[in-house]
Amino acid sequence: MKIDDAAARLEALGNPTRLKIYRTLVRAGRAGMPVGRLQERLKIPASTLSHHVKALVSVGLISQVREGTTLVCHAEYDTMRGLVDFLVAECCAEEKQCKEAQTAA
Amino acid sequence: MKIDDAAARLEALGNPTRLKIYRTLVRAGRAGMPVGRLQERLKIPASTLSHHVKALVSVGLISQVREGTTLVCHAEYDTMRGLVDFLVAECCAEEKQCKEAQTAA
DNA sequence: CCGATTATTCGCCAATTCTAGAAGGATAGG
DNA sequence: CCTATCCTTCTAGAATTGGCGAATAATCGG
Repeated sequence: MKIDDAAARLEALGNPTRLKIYRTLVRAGRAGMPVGRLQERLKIPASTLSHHVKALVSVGLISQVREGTTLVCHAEYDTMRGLVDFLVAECCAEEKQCKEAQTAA
Repeated sequence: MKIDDAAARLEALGNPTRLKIYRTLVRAGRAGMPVGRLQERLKIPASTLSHHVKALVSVGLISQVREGTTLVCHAEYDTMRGLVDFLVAECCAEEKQCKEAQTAA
């Protein structure tokens, strides 16, 4: 992953509201969750939520699939895995300080 | 790690300049690197650099130790490890999709 | 104490972000 | 076609962020 892509994804997750959205979607698992249900769960105005969801989609951390009138959001696990791998690689470059994490990379 | 702390750290890393600063410090290893050397490496005005370094220090991702007139910066590996652990935990909650990463947590 | 070196803080501006109400587009049922 | 539902886009204002020159602080050698 390029450093600018990593930065963009970190920035997307670096907002408490968006991080909560993402976490909720991860916990929803493969089934995903419609925007409307995210809204009742997180108590966020629709326009604000849509704004944040769009930001997460634009960096590839989540995706959306339409089902009738509802838009179901899914966490994109591969993207997150790539991001974690990037952090682990940065964290452990040259010096082997993050041994536990390194075994994962 | 609390979700707001994680968000603050992700936000700190979510700026290309700051991510480069952090990466440079990680690669400098335990010896760390003075602010001045970061400046020549990254070609950033001193005031801008100091601004970003302060942001990274404030969330605990790096620390500074004075040595005479120079301030040596060090990556705080434990903080990064905690952040990666948080992401892995979020990423793999409920569904076991991030198996490689999970083995690290 | 003085000057040199190193880094931070101040002040300012442009640009972006966050938030959210209001309006608009997409889809389905009747 | 009309209406309801669901979500996005538009619009706008407050707040924050990023960037950087200039001024200020901290430290050391002499």
